[in-house]
Amino acid sequence: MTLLKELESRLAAALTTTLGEPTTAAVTAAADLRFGDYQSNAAMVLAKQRKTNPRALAQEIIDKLDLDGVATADIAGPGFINFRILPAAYQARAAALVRDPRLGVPATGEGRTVVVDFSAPNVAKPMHVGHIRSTIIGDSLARIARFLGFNVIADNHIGDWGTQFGMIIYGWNHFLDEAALAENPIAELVRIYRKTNAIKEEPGILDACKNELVKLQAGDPENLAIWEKSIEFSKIGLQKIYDRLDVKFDHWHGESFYNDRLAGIVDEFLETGLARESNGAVCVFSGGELAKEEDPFMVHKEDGWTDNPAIIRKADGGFLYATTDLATIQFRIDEWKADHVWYVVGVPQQLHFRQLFDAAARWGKTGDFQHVQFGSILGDDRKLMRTRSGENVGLVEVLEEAVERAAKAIAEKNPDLQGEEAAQIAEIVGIGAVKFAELSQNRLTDYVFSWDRMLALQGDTAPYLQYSHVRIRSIFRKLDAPFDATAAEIHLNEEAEIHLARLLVRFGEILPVVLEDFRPNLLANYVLELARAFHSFFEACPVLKSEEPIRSSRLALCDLTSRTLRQGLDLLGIAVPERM
RNA sequence: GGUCCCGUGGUCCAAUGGAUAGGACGAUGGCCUCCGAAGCCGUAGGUGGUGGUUCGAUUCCACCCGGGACCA
Repeated sequence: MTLLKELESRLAAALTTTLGEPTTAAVTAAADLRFGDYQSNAAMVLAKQRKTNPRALAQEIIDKLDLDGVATADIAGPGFINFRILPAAYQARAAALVRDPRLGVPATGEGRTVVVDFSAPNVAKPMHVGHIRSTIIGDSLARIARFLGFNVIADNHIGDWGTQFGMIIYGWNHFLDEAALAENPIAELVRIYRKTNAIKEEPGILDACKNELVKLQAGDPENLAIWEKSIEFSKIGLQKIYDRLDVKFDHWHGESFYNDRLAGIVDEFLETGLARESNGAVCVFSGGELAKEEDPFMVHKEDGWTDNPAIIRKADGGFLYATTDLATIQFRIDEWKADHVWYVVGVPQQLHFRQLFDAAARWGKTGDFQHVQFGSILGDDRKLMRTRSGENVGLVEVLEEAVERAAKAIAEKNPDLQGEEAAQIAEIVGIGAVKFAELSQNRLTDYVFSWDRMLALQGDTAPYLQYSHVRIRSIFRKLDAPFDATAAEIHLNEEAEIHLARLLVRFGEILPVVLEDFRPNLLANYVLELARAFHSFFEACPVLKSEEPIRSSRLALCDLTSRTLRQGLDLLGIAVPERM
């Protein structure tokens, strides 16, 4: 049990005794260390309900509170109950963590399956910076869920059956350079796509592309062969980027995987009355009893039904994203037995997902569906970056530049590092910087793309965290014999030591909260705080030069810090170099 | 027209309805005969506006101003 949960449980016992009925209340980390380590506003909330004096109620609660040597409690301000953890309790907790491979993290997800749907680029198009958020945030959420004990299925729902194939096939037939294709298949695919896209306004071209698309969808063997090849080449290119980012998927079930299920689903929706025709299109309307009445987004007509349906078959017979996504939900729920499905997709898709989840519920596909949305990356004009706008920056380009800047920094700060080793470190540091820049802020925030922002190496960045880890390991390199942290006793005397322990103990409290609202930035903030606490400790408290038993205690704290930091970074998908 | 999101020091970002709003960059002042200065310790500087709910509002509600998105 985490320290926070223990306080909550002791507080609940006191509340229950005081009020004479089962009562629980939340404890949170104190906003300010001046007030203690943890705090609860239970007395203020309950006093309001009961119309009594909050401070008096707080006193009653504290009188009943059995903290058993873990903490002391007092009342402050309008009726806060503040807890101060005793150093002995931190010592005991830290000592237990030193021996705990899970670093105090509870397995809250055990027995549940979650599908994380992220990245999902269109094939035969270059990935640009706009794809970075879904890929990095999704990967981190998958890693965290896995560590919390969920059975995680990472699924890359690639766009491998979109209308872009009309243009790709047209380009393939008219502009393909066989030699270039053999040389660099992805670049050639992108070239023919762009070339076709550039001339699509010319008379007849768009129709020709549409014609190729129709032939493909009708199963024309020649077009199918072209389609298959371009998918194959694209996947190789994508895989290279994922390898570099250390992002792994369990499946790549793209749109085409569900093609043969779409017609049946539309028929089923029509037969069961879940959908009806409107102007030739098959539509799923939301509203009625299943809709939440207070939700104006889904219900805004007087009769209680939306005039804004999800279309699952167009008047011309074509299927849409909504149709494919319904098939995907069916597969994930029925085949994979998913309890949760998290879609890491941008804010602009909000309406689509609300309609989709609504339709799935009507269909009887029950599960916890979450649209984990994120804000947009904007260009200098504060407009959304789009694939076709010329100024857009390629993802590979960003990674290259990041690694280059990291290499420059290494040459400057640590010229002893040379050759292959320096190159490897530059890769780890550069990629880490990009990932951390993304993960350390609230996912809903829009931001204007900036090289300096995304590739910063100073301040609140991955290199700072990586450097912290390197510094800790460097202490252990100086030891003559291997150090066994599990044999050490923990002694906390200096304020810096206590603060470090305070943060180490919180690792297990932070992670479940990250998944409550899908906010990896909370974990990012935590590791930053931990690294700062370590640096302060390290300045104030000599480790190798101190006397036993303090020396062993501090070494054990260093060991625990390095493991916690490394685990935290790993959950953000950020690697740590040996040296830097 | 309908719906959604966002306005926080010069800049970029944090903050389950809680206390004196945190951090980084930039600016500025210190610290390398002492476990690696990609570091540490200081200083200055902030919630778009008007009301409302509340013991308490950056957070919730209404309207306004400004930026963006989706659907039609």
